[in-house]
Amino acid sequence: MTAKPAFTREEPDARRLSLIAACARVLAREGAAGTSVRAIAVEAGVSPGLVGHYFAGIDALVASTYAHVEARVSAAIEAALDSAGHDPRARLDAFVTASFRPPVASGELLATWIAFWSLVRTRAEIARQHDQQYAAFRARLEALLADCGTPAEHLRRTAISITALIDGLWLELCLSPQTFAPHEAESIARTALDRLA
Amino acid sequence: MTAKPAFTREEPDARRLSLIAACARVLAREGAAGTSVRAIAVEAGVSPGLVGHYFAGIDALVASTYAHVEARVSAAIEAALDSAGHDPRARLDAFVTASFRPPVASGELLATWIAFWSLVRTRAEIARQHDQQYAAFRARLEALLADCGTPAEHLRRTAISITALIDGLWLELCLSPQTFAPHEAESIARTALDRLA
DNA sequence: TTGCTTGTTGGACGATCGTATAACAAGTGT
DNA sequence: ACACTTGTTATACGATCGTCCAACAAGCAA
Repeated sequence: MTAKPAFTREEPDARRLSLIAACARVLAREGAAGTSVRAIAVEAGVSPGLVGHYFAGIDALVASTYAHVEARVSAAIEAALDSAGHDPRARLDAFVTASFRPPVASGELLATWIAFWSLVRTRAEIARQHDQQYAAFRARLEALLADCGTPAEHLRRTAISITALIDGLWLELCLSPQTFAPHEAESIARTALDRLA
Repeated sequence: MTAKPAFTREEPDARRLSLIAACARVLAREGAAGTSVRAIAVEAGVSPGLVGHYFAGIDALVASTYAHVEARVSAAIEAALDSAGHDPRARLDAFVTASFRPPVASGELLATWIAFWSLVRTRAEIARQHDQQYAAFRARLEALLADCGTPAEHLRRTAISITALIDGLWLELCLSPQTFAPHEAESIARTALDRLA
């Protein structure tokens, strides 16, 4: 008779991912204030000590969670670009509208974003991470705009304004889903895009 | 010989304001994670118990701080409108640009905003407060747009997109002041406004 | 001066926090 | 079958959290 194992030993990367996923779920459910090492451990079904074994602290885990979620968002946008064909304007359109459909537009995602933002101003290395990811997003958008014929000297300013528009709409959509519906945000963004690009 | 008073008794409203101001300073300096009842009491120069005497809890204090800061922002914008004269387009311009000048554009303000946002999704009454203040901001903008001749059927959508643009620019400006300068944000917003309104 | 109201203090309380660590066990190589 | 590595557990620790409350004293009225 073989006793059932007290725990299963996971691949480090898999365990890290499951902790990140648990962190995102706790953030979404309890908010930033209720997100502790213990709550995350319970959510992931592991002991509290394991969190410290994989991450330097709660801030590092939140930063990793943000990076992971941001990667998923980028992947979703990239997938939307792929299915948009080769027309530059259609690709730009897909880039924008993807931000207002699942899995990008999601109140649960917002919790991770806000927890991350709350660390930006007091933690230098997290500020660096934010700058990098914002720069990457804008660079991607600038490339799409360039394909649409936006002159080089307007690239930077146009990309900043469209990024701001997306962020602002996405933020309000996730904060308060009843203010306007996802399809309305998408429609508004498309109209604004026509005039800005 | 009169001993110096152990404490001074303040008008309730004045004391409440000083606690709100202390809360905003702690949020700006320590971030949301480091903002506790005790830290706020030390910052305000009072005993910890006094915070509980004026506010039901930390969440209520953060909500009041947000409401107070938002009122200051509205007042600053209103002042900018007053000094813009009577031309409708100039007033709309003033409304937008005021968002990127002191005291509105400020990294310290952002800390209060983020702390408030982090409560929106888990606290029903705070969600209601957010909806009200967002609606008031948009209504103010809709009135200015109407004066500029924006047709009634486009009022809602135009106001939503301009609000999103302002929020997105303001957020990134406060999060990472080195990405673009305030005057650049202002200039970008003005250009975008020309095309959206 | 005396008494009353109440803003304010300061510490106690239990709960929960993040972190550190010794003991345990699962998986792997020998 | 055995030892070894190390992922994992469980617990303990001190610090800090939010809340509560009895005692104090400032200011006002009589």
